[in-house]
Amino acid sequence: MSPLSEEQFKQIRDKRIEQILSVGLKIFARKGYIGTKLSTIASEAGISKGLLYHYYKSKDEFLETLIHNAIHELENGIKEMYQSPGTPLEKLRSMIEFKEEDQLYFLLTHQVLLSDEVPDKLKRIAKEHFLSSQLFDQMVPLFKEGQELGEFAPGDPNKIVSSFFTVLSGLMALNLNNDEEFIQPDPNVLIRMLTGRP
Amino acid sequence: MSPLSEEQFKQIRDKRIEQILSVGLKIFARKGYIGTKLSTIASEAGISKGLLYHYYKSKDEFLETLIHNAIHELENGIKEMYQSPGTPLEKLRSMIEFKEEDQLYFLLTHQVLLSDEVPDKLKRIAKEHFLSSQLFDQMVPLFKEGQELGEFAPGDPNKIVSSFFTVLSGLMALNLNNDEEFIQPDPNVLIRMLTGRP
Amino acid sequence: MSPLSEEQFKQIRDKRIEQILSVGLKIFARKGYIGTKLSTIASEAGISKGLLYHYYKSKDEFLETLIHNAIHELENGIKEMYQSPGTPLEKLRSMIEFKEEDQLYFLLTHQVLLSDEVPDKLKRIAKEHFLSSQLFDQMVPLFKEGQELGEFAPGDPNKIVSSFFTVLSGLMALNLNNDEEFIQPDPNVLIRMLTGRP
Amino acid sequence: MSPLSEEQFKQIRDKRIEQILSVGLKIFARKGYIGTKLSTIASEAGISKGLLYHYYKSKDEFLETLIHNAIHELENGIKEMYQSPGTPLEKLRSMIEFKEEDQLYFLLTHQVLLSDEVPDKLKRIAKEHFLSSQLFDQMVPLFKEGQELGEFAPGDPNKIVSSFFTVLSGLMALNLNNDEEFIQPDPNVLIRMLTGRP
DNA sequence: GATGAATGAGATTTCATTCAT
DNA sequence: TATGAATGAAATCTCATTCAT
Repeated sequence: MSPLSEEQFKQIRDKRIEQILSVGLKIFARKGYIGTKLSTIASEAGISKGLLYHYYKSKDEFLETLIHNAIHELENGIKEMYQSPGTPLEKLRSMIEFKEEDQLYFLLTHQVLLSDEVPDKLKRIAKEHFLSSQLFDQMVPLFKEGQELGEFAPGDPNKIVSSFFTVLSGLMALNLNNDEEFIQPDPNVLIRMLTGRP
Repeated sequence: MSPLSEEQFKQIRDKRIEQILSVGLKIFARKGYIGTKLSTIASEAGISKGLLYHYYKSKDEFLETLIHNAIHELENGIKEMYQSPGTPLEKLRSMIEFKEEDQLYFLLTHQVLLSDEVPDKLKRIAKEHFLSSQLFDQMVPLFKEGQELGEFAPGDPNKIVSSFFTVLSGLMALNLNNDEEFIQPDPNVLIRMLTGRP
Repeated sequence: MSPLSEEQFKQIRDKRIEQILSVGLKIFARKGYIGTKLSTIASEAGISKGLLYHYYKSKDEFLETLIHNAIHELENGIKEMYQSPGTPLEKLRSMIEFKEEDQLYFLLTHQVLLSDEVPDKLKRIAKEHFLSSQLFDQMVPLFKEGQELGEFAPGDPNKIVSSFFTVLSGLMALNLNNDEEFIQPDPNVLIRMLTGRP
Repeated sequence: MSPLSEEQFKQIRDKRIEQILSVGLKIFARKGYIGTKLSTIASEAGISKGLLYHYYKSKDEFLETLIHNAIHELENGIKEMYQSPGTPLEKLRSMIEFKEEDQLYFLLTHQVLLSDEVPDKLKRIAKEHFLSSQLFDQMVPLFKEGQELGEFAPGDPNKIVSSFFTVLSGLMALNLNNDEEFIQPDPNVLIRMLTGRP
């Protein structure tokens, strides 16, 4: 019966924000920047538009937060991958089996970095985050190690990482779009692309 | 003095339509359905919005025409590829080196089929065109042949075609987005994916 | 084989103008001022928009011509009615059996005079034509005569003419709209209204 | 400080909607479907276009609501008329003296059902509402009763109701259009039409 | 914090009108 | 005279954002 403590308020608030961001991620990743309406996010999250604007000054600021989180989570994902036991190939396999939220983060990042419909300002911010996160560069040693072990095919590791990201993004996009009329591609193609083995 | 003949009108019209469609293709393929403003197309094509509506009843009808053309052109592209000399692998290489317009057609088709921001009606139409075009099915024999010749890695040919399209689309999207800060992926990964050879 | 003479040109021209006006009348009377597109008139008349604008400077000028003709034709109709044999009641009956074109003229006039969607300028012009035509005033003596003969019910003849026009217009509008689901009203109600007899 | 309660929001909304519908009714009834600009409604109601679209998805949906209300109100009007004391003739007289809002509802209904400028979809909806409302059929018994009492002239009651509606609509339209230069018709003509008496 | 009413800028669409040939 | 290409103003509609309570 006693009023909620400050701490409890904070918890409620944090939980709600987490909920909003989760819904936002799902929608932005699927529908793209312009296709996403804040009103949709609000109603899917079960709150009012007003409250959304109470937490975030604008659509762009909201997306910026998502981008920030996305890159942060992907960094963590890569760290975990590194720390997991196994050969480089086994480590990479685990990325393909990302849980859904991480797939969405990955898609969001890829989309913001590449899609022409995102405002330049956000693309620039995303690029800075991305570059400073060294998300890309951190992958390179893994590939080198794999090449040294003979697990991976030879070639410029930078280009291979770039290709890996591109293909991974394509696969994840198709994964979301679960249309029965289209045949789902085989994730093993990605592995084959890396290993150069049937 | 004398009025324009029907033939002359047709020429003017055909030229304009070609011009508008070419601009539209470029913009739709890059910016997606919602990201594409008809005013942008009009001004890029150096005409008024009104004229666009003189030729096409709506944004959707315009995109429908583009989709139709896209699938038609891609069908032709595949036919040409089949008729070109060389092994299946050599034939497929030529698809990777599509000229820019064909790349745009490819991207447009992939995007319309898969992106959530395209109106359902158009997606349905695109799907029908795509399925009836047998764009997909026509590729399968080529892969089978390649597998028999030992050029390609084994595996369900349907899944391989699907993967091939996905990856090709990803590569083409990156190709357009010629951002110097990002390393361009290596088109050979696609070949490696197919052949299972380094 | 010899070129058409000036006279023949004039005939072609006149015939075409008559055709255009006839189509325009039909459409304006049915669809109203804003509902009528010049492009519709042109295509229904089998000519180009350009030619329509060659004959008439604007939509309003075109309608003005129609109004002018309408009132002229209605004047003639009333004259004919006067000159036809029979009692005042029998004369009025003939108005109810107007041929279709006259019904359209009647509707057009009524609509332009009363509908709010017609530009003020045109309404003013129509009103002037209408008042100077004495279309209204010419009817009054007929009603007076009918009242004297005991054929018509008593009452202010001006108000009766006004009612007569209103009801006639309503009947004609329903006449055009030949919708099977609605019961067509009985033209005899109009007569009964005038005569005060069952 | 404290947020508005659901109840308060409902009040604001209801008030606004009532206001918008009232303005809309006035304008649609006078100017017809195409003649009515949403910007006019908005500015007459003292609100922004945006707010109109906040409450109604489209011009058509807005008109649909009006039609729905119109038929509902007219049904009530007819019920009241039935329950009012007096002979059938006296009851009908009360319809002629409808208050302004009901006149507008009557005109709106008549117009939507008959005018060619209203989109077919809306006409169909209006027709369904109208037929299922039995607005028409409910009048018939009254006329029969009047005929039995000798108050009304003989004739097919269906056709008489139809005529009654037509003439009533014409009278109401003229009533709105309060143009001093035109003589207003006499509502008694309508009564005379029914009774067949001077 | 929380709501949804309200706005306004900008996108899509329509159509009377002009114009080159 | 005759065409339909082309324009631009104005209408419908969408949605990010603000605001009173």
